Amino acid sequence: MSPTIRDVAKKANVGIATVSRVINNNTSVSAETRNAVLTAIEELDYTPNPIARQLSTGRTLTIGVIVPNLTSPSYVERLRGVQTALAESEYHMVLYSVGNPVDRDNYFKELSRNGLVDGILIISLPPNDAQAERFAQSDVPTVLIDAYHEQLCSVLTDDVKGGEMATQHLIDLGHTKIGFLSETLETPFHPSSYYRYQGYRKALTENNIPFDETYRISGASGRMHAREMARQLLAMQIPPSAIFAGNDIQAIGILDTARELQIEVPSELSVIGFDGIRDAEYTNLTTIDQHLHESGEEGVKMLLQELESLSDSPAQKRLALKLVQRNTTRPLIG
Amino acid sequence: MSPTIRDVAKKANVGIATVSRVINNNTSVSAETRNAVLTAIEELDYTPNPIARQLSTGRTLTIGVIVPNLTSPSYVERLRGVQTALAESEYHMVLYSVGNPVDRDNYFKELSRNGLVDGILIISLPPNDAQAERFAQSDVPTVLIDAYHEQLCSVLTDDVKGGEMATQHLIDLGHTKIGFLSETLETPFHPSSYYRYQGYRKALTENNIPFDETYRISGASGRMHAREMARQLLAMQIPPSAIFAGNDIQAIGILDTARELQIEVPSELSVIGFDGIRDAEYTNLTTIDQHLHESGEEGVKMLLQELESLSDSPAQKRLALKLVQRNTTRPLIG
DNA sequence: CTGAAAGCGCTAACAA
DNA sequence: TTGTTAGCGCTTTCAG
Repeated sequence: MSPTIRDVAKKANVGIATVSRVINNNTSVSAETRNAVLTAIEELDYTPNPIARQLSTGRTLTIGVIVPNLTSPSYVERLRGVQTALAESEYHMVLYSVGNPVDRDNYFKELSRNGLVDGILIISLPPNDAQAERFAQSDVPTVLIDAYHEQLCSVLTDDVKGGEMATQHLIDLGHTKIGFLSETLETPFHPSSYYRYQGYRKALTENNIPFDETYRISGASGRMHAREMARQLLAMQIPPSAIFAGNDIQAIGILDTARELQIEVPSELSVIGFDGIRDAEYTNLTTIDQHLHESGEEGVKMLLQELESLSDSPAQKRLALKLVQRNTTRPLIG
Repeated sequence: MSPTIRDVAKKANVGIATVSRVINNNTSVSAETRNAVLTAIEELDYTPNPIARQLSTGRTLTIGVIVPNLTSPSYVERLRGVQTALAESEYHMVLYSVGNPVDRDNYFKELSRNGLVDGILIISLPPNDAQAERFAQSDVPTVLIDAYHEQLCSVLTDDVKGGEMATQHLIDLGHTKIGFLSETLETPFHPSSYYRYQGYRKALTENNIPFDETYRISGASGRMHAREMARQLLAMQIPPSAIFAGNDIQAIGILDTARELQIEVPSELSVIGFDGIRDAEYTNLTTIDQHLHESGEEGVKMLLQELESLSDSPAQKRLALKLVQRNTTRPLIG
């Protein structure tokens, strides 16, 4: 068994309160007794039991991070940002990985309840009204990253605007036959693809380019499915000269297909993605960078702030979007 | 403030012990009182405080996972495996992400000490003798994944054998000018590249192929650095006809360079990687699959076992290796 | 500056 | 079957 505060107190011939004071750097201890305590601690190789401390103080120094199974690079990148920011704090992170809606709802409920964690960070999982209400009422500060609810603090991206930027970029290059390839829009677990699609439509409209329904394709997520969808798009009688993909992984899937079909990018086909994951850099993919890493860091910052003093109205932070032009888009020739 | 067990007891007109019994499904409670307690719990919306429970039982139902910053896909994949297995248990996971040796040593020390976690999982971070000794002595069961120490439980890969398999595969295809590209071997944070290199050497020797020092290149990790190293290798007077990369990311870097130099893979150059990350599949890369996901799952299984009953001698599990032949290797022609 | 003592909310003997 | 009580190891009043 590990030594307790009582063992230290006995050894140093002081009361346990004094030991506690020394541990917590409470100033009201004479240099003499402090030293006695410190040597006792040293000799016993004592460390305070964090659980006991937690029960006593009511703080766990832990924040819970609820995140979709690490299936997408963007979650991982956000998580890295969370880690980065958390590393500089005194908090630890418990990872709650959700694989399905049931998990999600359970975690949402559990964590907001009892004092397992001091704060909650939710990544890319929008809560419904009832859940948001619950979080708002709870004693546990909660911050959403890449999700929005008016009742809660959040760090977000303007997906509509991003979609618009991407599409506008293609239009600026002279493209008018612009495809849109994304995850299913109909029943969105997370609505970002839908918003990006709205941005796409908006840009077309603003530039008086008629929307062609056949240029839009949606389906299951992932690089493989994107390849397949790209094949369909590119097999059309009059295929698009540029494609905006709902995310970078799908954009890379399009590049795969283009190579397979010997369609040269960017001379014959322009492709733009969305997210700004690392693979986009490696692939030389033009994309809309939504600063994933930063979103994690900002989420933590916001949460730490809430932890210090609960704000009365939920803070909201919009991250900037940046068009990163690389080598998969270029002016339409002819 | 949340209701406590005492509030429930009062409301149900029973003692707190009875409430505790109901909570913990202890059978010795009459159906009648049980119901009374349950309705009281319902009405108060009570949940037991986990921290108090932890202090009382000595169990935290938490396992600590120490892992290098999620810089490499292989760590992430292992982590996914850990999550998968942990999801079926009653344990949660605290993620300790180490960015440098100091972090690592701190976490090693902290976690093995006090009862913050019930068990420890260490991914790809070999402890030194003193640290291993510490873990072995500690009350906290510890399992290494992708790392070995005789004193500790571990789930491992035979990197030497894997290196041999990869090289032998190339030899079987008729290659004799076989390059080896990897991370720095000299001061390995983790020795896997070195072991794989040993396997490479072994295969050459066994097949009476003289080792050519100029065909070996090592440097910083990452796809970009691999590209650069590949350029050097391929710019030689007599370049290798096949390259074995220390890991899949580096192999993909080689493919990047090959494309850049218009060297066709696999007709002009064969490339084999190591790990079996998802990108290998997407890239159609031939590789040695070391079952990363499974390593995480097995690590958890082993740890859960230890949690039930500490084994007297450290369990060790070697994962199988599998050559996955895809489209980046083929017989040497001419 | 220091110690005694009362909790934090729960579990688990021990009695009844 | 149930209630009382003594901890778990710490922090924090409250006296002194």
